[in-house]
Amino acid sequence: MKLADVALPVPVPRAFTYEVPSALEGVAPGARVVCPFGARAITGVVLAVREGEPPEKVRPIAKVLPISLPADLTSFLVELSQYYFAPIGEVFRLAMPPLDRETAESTIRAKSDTLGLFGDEEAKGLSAKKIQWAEPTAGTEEPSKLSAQARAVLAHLRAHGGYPVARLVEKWGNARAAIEKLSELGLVRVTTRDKEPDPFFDTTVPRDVPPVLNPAQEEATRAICAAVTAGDPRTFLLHGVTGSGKTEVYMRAIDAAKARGVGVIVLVPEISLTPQLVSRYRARFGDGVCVLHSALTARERYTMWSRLRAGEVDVAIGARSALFAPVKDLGLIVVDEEHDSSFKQEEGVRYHARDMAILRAFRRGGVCVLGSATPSLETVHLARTGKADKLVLAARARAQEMPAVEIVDMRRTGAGPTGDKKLTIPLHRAIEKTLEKKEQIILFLNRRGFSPSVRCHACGELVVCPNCSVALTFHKGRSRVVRCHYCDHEEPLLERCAKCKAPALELEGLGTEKLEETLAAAFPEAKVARLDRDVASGKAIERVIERVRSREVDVLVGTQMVTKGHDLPFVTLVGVINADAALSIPDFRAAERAFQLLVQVAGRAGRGDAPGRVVVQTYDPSHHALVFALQHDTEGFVERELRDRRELGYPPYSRMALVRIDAVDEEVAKGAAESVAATVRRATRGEVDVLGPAPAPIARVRGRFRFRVMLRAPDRKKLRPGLVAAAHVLEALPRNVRGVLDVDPVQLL
DNA sequence: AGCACGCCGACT
DNA sequence: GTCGGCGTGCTC
Repeated sequence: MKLADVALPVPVPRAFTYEVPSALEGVAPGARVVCPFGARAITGVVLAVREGEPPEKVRPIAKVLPISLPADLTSFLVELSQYYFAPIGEVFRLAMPPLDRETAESTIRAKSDTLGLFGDEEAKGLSAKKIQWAEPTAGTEEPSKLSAQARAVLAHLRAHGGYPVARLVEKWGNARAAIEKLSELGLVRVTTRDKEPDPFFDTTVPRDVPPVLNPAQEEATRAICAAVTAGDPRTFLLHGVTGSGKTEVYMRAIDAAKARGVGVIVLVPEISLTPQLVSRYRARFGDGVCVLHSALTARERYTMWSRLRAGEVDVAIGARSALFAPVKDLGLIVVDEEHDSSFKQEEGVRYHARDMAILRAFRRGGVCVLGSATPSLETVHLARTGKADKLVLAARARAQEMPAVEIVDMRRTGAGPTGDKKLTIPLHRAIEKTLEKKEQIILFLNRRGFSPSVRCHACGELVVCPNCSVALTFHKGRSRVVRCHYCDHEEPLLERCAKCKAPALELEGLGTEKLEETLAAAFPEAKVARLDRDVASGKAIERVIERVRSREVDVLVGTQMVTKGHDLPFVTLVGVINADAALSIPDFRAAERAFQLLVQVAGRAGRGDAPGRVVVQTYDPSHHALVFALQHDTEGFVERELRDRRELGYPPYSRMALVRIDAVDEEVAKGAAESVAATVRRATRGEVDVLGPAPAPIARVRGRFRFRVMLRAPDRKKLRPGLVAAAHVLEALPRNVRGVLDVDPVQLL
């Protein structure tokens, strides 16, 4: 009997075996097939076709769908699944176009009647210019018995002020039922609206004229293009400071790929996928690029997918998941800002898009270009061990000077005129001077909200989250609430301490909201704006940035978000309020991340004609991350940090994996973690370092206790038996315990 | 992940 | 008396 192994999008670790009916003889690996599965039918991908004895239970494939996955993509996904010990079907799901659900269902059984509220609008909605729009009403009385899903949908709608129904359905599956229920209760209203145009598709972008390359760009371009043209599967590290013209080098490499007739993937960090960035590529390549972004509808996504597959479009740009674009004859992958942590997926299949980009390109005989101003130590190590070729763009393309960086020692420096110790005299003066010159300022502070914690000064009790072991952050905003940054729990700020009843609750610490307020009071003539997750939901980010660019705003206060990408030529002062926050994180990569952050932030200052200035406030001015950042000495930092890593046996001089275990019951979680650790120890007999189990740094999140077990070995080969053993235990975990295996973890918390 | 089957509360 | 909640168990 002819059998096919099929990867199905279910979290079961192995593939399923189906019969290939004689009518479907032609199926080959990569084919997308509809398969009966229990009571339903789902779409999967054929991994292998073979002749063999039928297993005791086998059902026939129902249908073969028209467009298959490219062969190189199929084998790459199998390899990725093996590398990360991720269920094969979950991995294939990453690379599948949407719309398969509908296809599958309509194939097997006649489509059941859709809900009256929407009728067949759904089908039309995918391509028509009108969309179903759900928005919360003014109604607030929430019935206590609402399904978890309805509650989630409602919270989402309230957070966003409204949302396309189709998008909700993609997110929750039966959001439709929830919306109908909510609309019956009068909590949600559904209307028909015009679909908004794709912000990344602007047909009016004029074509640009490729600029003349400077010598460094010329040299880098020559090396990369030679490899692309020759089909030499090499990896390049393109090390160039902010403004040194890396994008131009990428575009020349894309030219070379196009000339050779091979496809290209460009991966960019999440936040840098902006209309500005995309329009640069459009100006050069016109409609020859397709932008894969999260705001696409299912139909649009499918269209792009099939056009890439057919080779009608040969360049795909997107955030990490664009790595799985079905580009035809892939010949080049560019990973811009390769050190960026958004390339690591932190849920589901925990892959690292940069590492896998190297693999996918290599297997396909293609070139991989990793670009950064502050390369990750992993990538630097690749270059040093001859696995990547290093190319350097030293100068800024437009020859500006690097900004002057000053460090303010907060132990020796008093509060400025505002009286807030977090706004020292030197920084305050620098702000004054910059405002006088009518130039702009960015202040970076990595804490949202008004005050990071609230404490009772009578009994010392901290206001903490009921679900998580963290302090609640006070948000002034409109609502004066304390909120948990881990589970979004929210409660009103009480007048009295919940424990001792004393009216002695005090706000502690400084968040972006408070900094904004303090600055506005101290510099009444200046316009202050804030950029963090609380103000910024997608479009709002762009609006704030646009106001800064148009110089409507003088001072921008914000979190991580302010550090990336945006070219703001009139910003000449950048202040880092508290550099220690990044340094004190209990993670071996803390120094690396702090250094990268400081260099990124400094890169925001002085990109126009005026020279930039950076003021960094810290209690630990001698920390090597600060000292090397001060001198713009990336080489020096890398040297020092690599030495530390080698001494301590951390990556890139070792390989690690993290097993995370959580459960509602603390003892249950701890017990499971202990059994993981014991099993791995037994299976590896000292070949693998097993650290833990230890409670996670934040011991409880969303009502679940969390434990970790760390595995470490000198190299991947030695680590592997540990991974096998750990994956084995995790598979057999009881239902009330959740466990995940994170190979090459980035986020250790 | 879905989806079915299977046991205990508030409604026509 | 049923409709329906979500607890386990399986899907080639």
